[in-house]
Amino acid sequence: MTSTESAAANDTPAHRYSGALAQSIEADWQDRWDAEGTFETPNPAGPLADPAAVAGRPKKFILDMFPYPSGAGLHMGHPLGFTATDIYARYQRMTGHNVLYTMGFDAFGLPAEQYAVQTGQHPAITTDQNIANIRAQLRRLGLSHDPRRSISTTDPEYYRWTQWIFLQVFNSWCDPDTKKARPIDELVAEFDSGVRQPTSGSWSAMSPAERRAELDEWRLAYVSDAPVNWCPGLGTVVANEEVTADGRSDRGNFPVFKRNMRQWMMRITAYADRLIDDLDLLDWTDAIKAMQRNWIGRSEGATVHFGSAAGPLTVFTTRPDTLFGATFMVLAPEHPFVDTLTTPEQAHAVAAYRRAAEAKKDIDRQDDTREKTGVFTGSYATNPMNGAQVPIWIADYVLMGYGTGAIMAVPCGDERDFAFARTFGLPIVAIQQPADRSLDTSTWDDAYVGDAPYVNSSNESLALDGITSIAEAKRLTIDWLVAHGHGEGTTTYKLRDWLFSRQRYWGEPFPIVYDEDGSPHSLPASALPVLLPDTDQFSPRTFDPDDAMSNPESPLDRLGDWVWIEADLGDGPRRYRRDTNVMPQWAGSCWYELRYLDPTNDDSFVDPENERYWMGPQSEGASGGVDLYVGGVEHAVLHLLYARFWHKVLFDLGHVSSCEPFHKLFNQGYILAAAYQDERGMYVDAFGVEESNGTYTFEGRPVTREYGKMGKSLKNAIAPDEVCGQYGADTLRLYLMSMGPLDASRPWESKDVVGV
RNA sequence: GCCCGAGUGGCGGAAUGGCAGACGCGGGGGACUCAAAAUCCCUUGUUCGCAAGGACGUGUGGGUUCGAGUCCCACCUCGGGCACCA
Repeated sequence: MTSTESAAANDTPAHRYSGALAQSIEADWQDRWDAEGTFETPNPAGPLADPAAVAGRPKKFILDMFPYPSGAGLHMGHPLGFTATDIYARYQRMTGHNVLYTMGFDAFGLPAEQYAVQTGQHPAITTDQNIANIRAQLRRLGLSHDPRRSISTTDPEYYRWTQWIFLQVFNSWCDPDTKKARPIDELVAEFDSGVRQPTSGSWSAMSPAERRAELDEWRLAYVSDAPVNWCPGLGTVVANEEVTADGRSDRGNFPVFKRNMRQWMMRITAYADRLIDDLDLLDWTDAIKAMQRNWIGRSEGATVHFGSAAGPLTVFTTRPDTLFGATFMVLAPEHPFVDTLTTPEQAHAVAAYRRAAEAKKDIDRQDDTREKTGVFTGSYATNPMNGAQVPIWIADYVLMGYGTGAIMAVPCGDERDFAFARTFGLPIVAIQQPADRSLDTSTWDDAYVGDAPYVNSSNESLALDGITSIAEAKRLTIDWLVAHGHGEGTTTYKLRDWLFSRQRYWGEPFPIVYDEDGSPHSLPASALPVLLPDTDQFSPRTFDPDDAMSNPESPLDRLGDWVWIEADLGDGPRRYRRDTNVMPQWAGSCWYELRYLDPTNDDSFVDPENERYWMGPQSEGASGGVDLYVGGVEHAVLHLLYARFWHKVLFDLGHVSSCEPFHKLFNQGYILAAAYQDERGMYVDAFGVEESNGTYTFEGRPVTREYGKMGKSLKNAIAPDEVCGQYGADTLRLYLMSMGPLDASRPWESKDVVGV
């Protein structure tokens, strides 16, 4: 009996309701799709090449954010995006396009490792099982993926190239003149020829070790002893992007402490301007672009040097035009000048305040509701504009990590400075004449922020008085500062360099070894992949989550046989110590779209011809990149920022022809889903209505609570002029129904349905 | 507080400044059937009217225009992001 006949025999109303007939028909077709390679996509070059099939067909590269292979399988957010891309991909094929559409797995990371620790099973085993399970689920959904192009970030043949790209980054520097990455050898050549000078000292007089240290200062990937986010509860350091606003870890919700530690960093700040400016080339929503701009946080202003007993005290301000109104200075409690500036009379109070600020660091610092605290150091600074002696205070509303860690306070024009001045009785001098206020600031209720003619703002060589334009006053002030050597125009960013090492097991090892001096050396590309060593001790060292003074300890540290190696890196065989950190989960997802293009290439991470074909700019000045990228908005400042950064480095070094990885981005939003139960089992639907009393109903029945919301129709957002069938809730509803009854024993949690 | 975005039938949602509500869901009526399901046909913004036909309609109030869902100003509501960033 064929499966169609058996399906017909089972064609009872109950079977139809449960979808058994539909599933058996689907299974026949899915077998045939596999057997005939229906969805296999030809490349112009390499092992998957079929130039005749490529010729004359415009290309479309359609991409989903690839899933983490969770043990629970796909969650219901996944089919929302996958369905949309599948429909779009099928439509594009039917209209003559050569469509690249496949699916991979972002499989390194903490959940697999934590599960392994609990069960004693190696994460590679559970990861493989989970991937097999999800592949079966994807197949059952009938998605038209090219199965030959599927990858997993944990496959050594994949992470070999992740390590290779790391080496490209490590062996590069960002030319400050062009803001582009160049090979480190070219920096050496510039030092040799004297075209460029080292940051300190003379290149020709440097020892080999000094030269190595100098070069490390320039690299795009570098080891730094700087304040990082140490999370004892996770046993690892984490990136800024992975710390929540209340100072806890994004994953696990453990306390995070700022500690100076020696860690790998990526110089993403060197790309800050391009990461902002190139957003203009992208077809992304304003919301996501705004999030990236805000995260990068570019502020244009000036640095100004005030005279102080500890030397020039430099501040950053976006309002240099208000310098005449600076009536006091405020330093972050951690500022290095504090010790020198504190007078004996104030020493006790300053020390107490610094201790208190240190103690309340993360969470508490958020909690106190903008009540201004601070302490006078006893010292004064000299305002370069008018020679005024202004008191220097310390306060925790000034952050060491932004600007210079010191501010000039202009209470007449800044709310925070105004509040601080009022709290501590510091002078407030008006430097603008608002139309509706007196110049007597004791009558003011708040700071005045806006255009108004300047007053009290002139000295013997600069006259701002009477000017009404803030922009003009800024320009005149900066010109004056430069002319008199008191400062210059400056741009600062909130973005910090990307902390790139983790003290975990389940990640990509670094292709780096250290010599006896502790200097890092890159391994040659021929040594790749650096395989993650096998062990049964993949559990990280666990700490008391509140023990800020504990020290991270990578599981790889314990593997002595692996850690120490003999190698000849150009100056004879020597003994080296391997780097025992692993890369963060984001590493593998920074370039996976490129590997889909050429998944079996052993000679390079992607053949240039294939990259040009699928990703290359379609017109002069265009960014190039993936034609449609669908995924969750929660990656707006994590994956999407990191991937753009790596892609730009690869672009600068000539490895890719596209300057951006993802040309069009669509965030599918969340599913408004309702799970409900009746005599036939538990079902889920893509509708749900919130009643005014806060309960949820579906078709008049109460349902389990909530589950996000669904944005505008996918149809409209994806391709208003290329509609094939209906997208959105109705289609989604059919797909979700086709998945059959849910496991009623596993209640839906909001995280199951929020985000993809 | 600051920065984005969105408000159109019962629902999802269409509309280069030019017949608002395409397409679909849901609803109503009919065909087929012993009856249902599926399928097909008609109908479906509100309102007045027996009808022909008319009036009113895109969050609110103004404005520009021969003409505004669309452009401008002010406001209201909802959603999202950031939050002592100098």
